[in-house]
Amino acid sequence: MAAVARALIGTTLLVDGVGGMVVETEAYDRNDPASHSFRGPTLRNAAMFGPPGHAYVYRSYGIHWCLNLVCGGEPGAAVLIRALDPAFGLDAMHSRRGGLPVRDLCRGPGRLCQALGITDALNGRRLDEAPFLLRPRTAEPVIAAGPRIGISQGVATPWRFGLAGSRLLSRPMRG
DNA sequence: ATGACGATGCACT
DNA sequence: GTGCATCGTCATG
Repeated sequence: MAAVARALIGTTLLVDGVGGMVVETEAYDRNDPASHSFRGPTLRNAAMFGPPGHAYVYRSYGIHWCLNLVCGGEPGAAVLIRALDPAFGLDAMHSRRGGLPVRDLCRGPGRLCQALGITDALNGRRLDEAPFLLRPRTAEPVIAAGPRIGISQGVATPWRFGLAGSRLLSRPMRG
């Protein structure tokens, strides 16, 4: 749901105390050909059809992990977390990802999962319990929207959201 | 049983 | 900008 994806920009996401402010998200739902839930429930996407407020973690390109937050309302809706502003646990992030510039630690869905230590072990887990911690935003951010990244269907749906002007996005915002 | 294809990231030109 | 690693998942036969 796009409203949830927007609402998550500016919130803070931590896993075992490591993380930062969410600066980029994408929305997916069941009526969306780009969504893993489009073809109905399967073993992989089961968490998307489970209760809201849980994590959906999937493997991307056989290599990376990606984190989604499952939404309420119609089943099969979730928000992909695409980038964070690294702020807490920078030592842990660097030990997992190497001595990169801070701005590169969480810029991209696979990168942020590596930096935060997110794997399929967290698939289906509640987001309101350890190791997760979600902290509400303290100010109303200016949000830019545009087409989602890396999909071949549903390209016209502008369900990518980012903190306007941020240099921490996985790619510059367009649209 | 098998093949096509990724909600990506990195190295390289 | 381009090429490609790498393997689970799903659709098809």
